[in-house]
Amino acid sequence: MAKNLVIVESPAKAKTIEKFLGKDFKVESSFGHISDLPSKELGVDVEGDFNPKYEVSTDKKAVVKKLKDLAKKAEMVWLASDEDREGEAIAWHLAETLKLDKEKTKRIVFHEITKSAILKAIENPRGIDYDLVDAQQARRVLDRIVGYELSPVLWRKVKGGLSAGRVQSVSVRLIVEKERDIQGFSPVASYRIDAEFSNEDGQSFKAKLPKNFSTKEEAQKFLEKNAQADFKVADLQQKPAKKSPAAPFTTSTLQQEASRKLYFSVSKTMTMAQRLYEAGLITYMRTDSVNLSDEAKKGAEAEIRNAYGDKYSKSRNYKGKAKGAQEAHEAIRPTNFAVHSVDIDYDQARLYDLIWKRSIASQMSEAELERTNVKISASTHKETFTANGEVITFDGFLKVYLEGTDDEDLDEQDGMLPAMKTNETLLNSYITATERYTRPPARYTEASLVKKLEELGIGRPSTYAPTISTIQNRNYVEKGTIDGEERNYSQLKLQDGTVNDVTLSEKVGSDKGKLVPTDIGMIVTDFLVNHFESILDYSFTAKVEADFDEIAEGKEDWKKMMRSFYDNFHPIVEDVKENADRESGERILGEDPKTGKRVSVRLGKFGPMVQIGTVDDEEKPQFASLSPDQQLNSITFEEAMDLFQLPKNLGNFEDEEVVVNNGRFGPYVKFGDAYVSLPKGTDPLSVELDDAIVLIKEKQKADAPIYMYKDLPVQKGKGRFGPYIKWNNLFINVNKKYDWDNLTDDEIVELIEVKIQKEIDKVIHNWEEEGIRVEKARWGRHNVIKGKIKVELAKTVDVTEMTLEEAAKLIEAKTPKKKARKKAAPKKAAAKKTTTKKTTAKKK
DNA sequence: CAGTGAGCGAGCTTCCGCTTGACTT
Repeated sequence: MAKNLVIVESPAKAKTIEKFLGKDFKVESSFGHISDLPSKELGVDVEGDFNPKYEVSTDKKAVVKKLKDLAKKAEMVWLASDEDREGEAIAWHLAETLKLDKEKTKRIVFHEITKSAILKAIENPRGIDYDLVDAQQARRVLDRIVGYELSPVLWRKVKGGLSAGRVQSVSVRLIVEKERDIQGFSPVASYRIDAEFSNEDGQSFKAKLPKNFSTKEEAQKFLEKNAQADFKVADLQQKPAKKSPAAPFTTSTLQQEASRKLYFSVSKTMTMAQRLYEAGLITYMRTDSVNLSDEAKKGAEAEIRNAYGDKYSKSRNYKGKAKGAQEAHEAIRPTNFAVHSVDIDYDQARLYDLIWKRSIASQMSEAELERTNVKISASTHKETFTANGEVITFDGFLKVYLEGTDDEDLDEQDGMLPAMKTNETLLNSYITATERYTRPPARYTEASLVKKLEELGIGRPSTYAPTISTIQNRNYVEKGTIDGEERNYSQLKLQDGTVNDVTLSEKVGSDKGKLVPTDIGMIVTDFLVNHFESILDYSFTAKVEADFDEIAEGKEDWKKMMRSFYDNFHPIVEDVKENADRESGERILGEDPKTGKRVSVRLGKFGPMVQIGTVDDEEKPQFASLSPDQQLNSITFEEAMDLFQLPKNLGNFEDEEVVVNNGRFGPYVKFGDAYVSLPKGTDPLSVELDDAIVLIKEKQKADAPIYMYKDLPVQKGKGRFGPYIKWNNLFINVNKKYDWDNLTDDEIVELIEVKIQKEIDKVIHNWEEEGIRVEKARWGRHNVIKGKIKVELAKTVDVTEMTLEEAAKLIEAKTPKKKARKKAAPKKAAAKKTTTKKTTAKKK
């Protein structure tokens, strides 16, 4: 038995450290936090002294049990979680939960996973820093209070199931305000002047005028002035310049670069990085530090000298400037610089390549450039043209890597200019005046939102990716596709002494995959900004972070801070709950020509809707849902009225009615009992019977059984998780090993039989008569299942001895106790309701 | 999966950060 137990946060880290420490040390992982506030209640004593109620998280019970056993046997327990607020709290929760003996417990910290750093840490243990722990408790409790007090206000005043929080609500606000900036933007046109000249040797180059002309007339006049002009080099300046490499990657900059260069989503970047980390190829991927260990710098230097030569090497230190950075780790870098590339999964390899290059470049010398600025004067007017050239005289770090940019307006790269002398006569080949429009602000991408959040100090490396998923899952924001519009612009061209006018066209405003707010996102943001301005303030996090820092330094008591925050915040919550109007995004569009009743749109219980009439009318109002691609704030009266034509009966096909309608998942055609989705964005009113029949036939063909197995049909399709085959309600994913388009009968049988065996292996108990069974489930847990009802058990529950009575009891407890509400609503409806509920819950 | 929408009112929803990994259609 090892004498020492070391506890770190991540299992991959545990593995590495164990190698450094030898056989007297056993290194285990806590898998992050082990305790947290309960999810079903506030869990904070707001009346009293804000005492938090901590519980061991259900999925950590087994971990805690294991660590407890090991700790009992060890002579010394070393708490080695990260040296930041959260890490300190983890160490504290471990000490409390495992009931560690103070004499036998030591707290150690290190910022890099190197042998020397670990050994040094072991020699310099300390106790738990309770000030830092308190700072974490303040952070945790504040987030809980904000989230769990604001969300219910939204349920009452906007719509059920919504959520608000310090991070997510501000993220959505950023996107909403950006969208409004874009909507409110009106482009201004002006004329940009470009020219081409050639020197006495006949070598040509491009130049431009530093100013634009606001009208076509002025531009025309200017071009005409140049028709008879002589041109010469009025001024020529050459100066050396330097470019320095960017700092090594943090989580945020890695996400941005992977988005710009590899087109990865933020979550894809993190998944790929996690794999590389687990394979021991890179350092920890959730970090806000740009620091490299001495060992890493030496490794990079050796590799640079070896691969590129001594003059390419330059040791550099980088300073972090991110707000609220806690720097518990190194920057993201390869663990071994000698590994230039890795032969694994394609995307992992590409991400590794990016990390390797960025890290290596960060330790390389500057690139040296020669910049040339030329001013060109004309004999007939005072304006001067300019031409800029750039020549790389020593490539330095550029040999390896250049950081990408988000700037869309970037001029084409300055290239080389031909040799020229001051006063040299130049020949003009042409001058153009092109109508250019100012551009609206750019919408956020996932990665540029992360960048903005980091600048504001909002969120942490471990939460950037989840936050972006949350605001999309909550339907506040979506990745939109916006079709651009054609726009004409004119271009005047002076050539051979005459000015010609042409009209050209360009596509503007198209955007793909950018973050766009939904109706709900806008309504919720408006509501929160109106009533909780201080929480939605972009500097709210920065302000409370300053308080947390005071607490961490021991200068402020965390409970006092919470009291002053809460006494301010809570009365506002109560007041808004009581007095604020509902926020429904209502717009009145006009009057129904038939009845004269009011036509309005608003957010209803089930989403955006249009209604004719009001509740005060004698007759019940008519309702219709907006289609998924329509917005409350932009729908027109005509579009709204059209929605009442649905569902529309198109006629009959094979003796069945064909009906077109908008559903929860977009427009669809119903044919008998079968549903066929229409392509996204289709206007259901434009669909004719013939179109529908084509679609129905296609669908029938696609659904046609490809094989019969045990007298049951086998179908194939492509779902969210790739190609699959379906048999007897079993979905079987078909991986790349198989040719899904041309599956042979043998392969189909093989796939089905393997799946059946898997299903059988899952079952631990099966009481067929009662229809209750116990199955293996995710994360080493088990489920008790009866029909649609599923009870997920904690990891620690041993099910091998479970009896039917126990299982039935569990099912009983979970069975919805529904009173028979109305005679008209039979059991079927109730059953249906639970199913819908389940599927929506699963989706989240 | 493809309905509904007010009102009875019960019973549900929710946060941010630290981890990993089995599972969706």
